[in-house]
Amino acid sequence: MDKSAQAITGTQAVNRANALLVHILEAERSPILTELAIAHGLAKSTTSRLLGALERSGLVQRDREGAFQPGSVLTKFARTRGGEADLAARFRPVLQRISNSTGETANLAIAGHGAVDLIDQVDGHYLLGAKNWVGTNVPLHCSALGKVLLAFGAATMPKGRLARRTSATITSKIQLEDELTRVKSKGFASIYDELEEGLVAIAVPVREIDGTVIGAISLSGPSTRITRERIDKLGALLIAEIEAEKPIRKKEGAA
Amino acid sequence: MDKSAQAITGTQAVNRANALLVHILEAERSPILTELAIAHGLAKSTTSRLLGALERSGLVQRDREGAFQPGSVLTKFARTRGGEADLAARFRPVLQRISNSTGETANLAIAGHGAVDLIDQVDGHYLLGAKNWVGTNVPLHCSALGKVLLAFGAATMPKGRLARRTSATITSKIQLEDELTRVKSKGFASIYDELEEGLVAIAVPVREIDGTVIGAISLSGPSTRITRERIDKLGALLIAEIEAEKPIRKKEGAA
DNA sequence: CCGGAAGTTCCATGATATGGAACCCCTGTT
DNA sequence: AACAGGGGTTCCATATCATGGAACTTCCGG
Repeated sequence: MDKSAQAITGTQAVNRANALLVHILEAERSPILTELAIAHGLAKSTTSRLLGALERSGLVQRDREGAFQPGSVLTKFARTRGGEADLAARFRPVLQRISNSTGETANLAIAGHGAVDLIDQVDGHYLLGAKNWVGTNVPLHCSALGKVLLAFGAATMPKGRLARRTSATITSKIQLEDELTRVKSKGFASIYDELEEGLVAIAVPVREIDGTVIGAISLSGPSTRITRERIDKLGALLIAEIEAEKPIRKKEGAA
Repeated sequence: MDKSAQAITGTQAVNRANALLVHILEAERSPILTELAIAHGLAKSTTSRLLGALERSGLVQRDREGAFQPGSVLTKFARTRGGEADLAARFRPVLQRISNSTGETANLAIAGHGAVDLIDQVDGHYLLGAKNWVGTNVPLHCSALGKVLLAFGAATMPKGRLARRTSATITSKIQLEDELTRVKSKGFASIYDELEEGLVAIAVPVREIDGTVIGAISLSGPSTRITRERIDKLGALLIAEIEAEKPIRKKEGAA
């Protein structure tokens, strides 16, 4: 098969092996050899050899039926460095800085099962507002974190009705979509009384190097301190803090 | 003929690329190209090409200094399928079956930071004993789960003294080593009054396909119900239940 | 402005991956 | 029991593809 794109040469075998590996990593069901061979247009013999190599390095393994799944090297990596704990560790300093410079509570969250999953928190120095949310589940549609996760595609629109938590809660999906569009264009989300009377929160996305949004960081406090006029400035502050943390940038190469 | 060590031909490039990938996954610090080239005895040009291929498939990426780290495909895998949540989902049915057939509480745990990390629980149908342990940290040396994790190398021997929780707690490391040897030979661990007076627990290892122990599953209840004579039988039951949890494959219509 | 270290691209060369065919399982069918 | 058939591995001649030295580019630090 000839590729119209400038087929980078000198790595055919590696490219194929990588494609197989990615396939196995992303597949719902563990694929078997023949399946992979057909999907990638490879000879069975070639596929067998490549998979054998991947298996020898521990990148893939076979279940007892011979189907391929991620190997021990990868599952170990996932358990020890890829997971939530790692994310929390990486963004602890950001939460800390946000909390320090504003005095309010900062949270880190990821998309949970139809809800926001709080995984870390740094309390502010005020007494009011110091509830610990970690471990609790917050609705997607009426939290700043949830709006960010929804707006940037890290969470999917909840099924069913949107629960009314206060008179300010957005309960119409149309309106919510509008709100998400605003969130996307501004780069941050906020809630004002929408989750609880008197509670204000502002959240910004946490991105992977490739730009994928994988979580969100929020700042929250009482509306007596966080007035509507401050929201934009605080949103900008959050964005700046996250930018500052990003130690990594994708190399700009040819498309 | 025996070609055990290497000598498997036809995959040189793939082997090298895999080795680089594994290196990057397991390295503490993100290695740079030259480092990798030297470590693997490869020409810079070759290394550059191989890493380029890995990068193109999203298996590795570079930070702003050009050092290599796991790519988005892998971090995404780690977040969505490699972590605790996945483990809990996979073994939920086992806990359920154990709980159903015995009426007692079943738990799933992994090795935490110097302690046992409870990540899932299914309560039994008795009223006595239904405390929810999820999220709490239990000592390694005086829990059945901890003994399993220690015995099978999923956790490392705690530093410092072994806290005495009851008069039955093993507080000598020598005695604990003996106990771990027994655990390994029997295939399961148990505690009787060692963590709390009247509390009995039995635990078995949860294994990766390659045999690595990554967690443990336990059954626990009061000594009034779980008598010493029943322990061996319950241990065997737990082992059988885990064994039964083999991978299942279903076919689906192609395309 | 220079020296040096890190990284990428180029290219002739032959070592190395390729895929068809043969072969070896299993499992279900007659 | 013999057979058909699907899945997987091994073998091997072939030429494609990976290889590494050298040349070239940045990017620092002095």
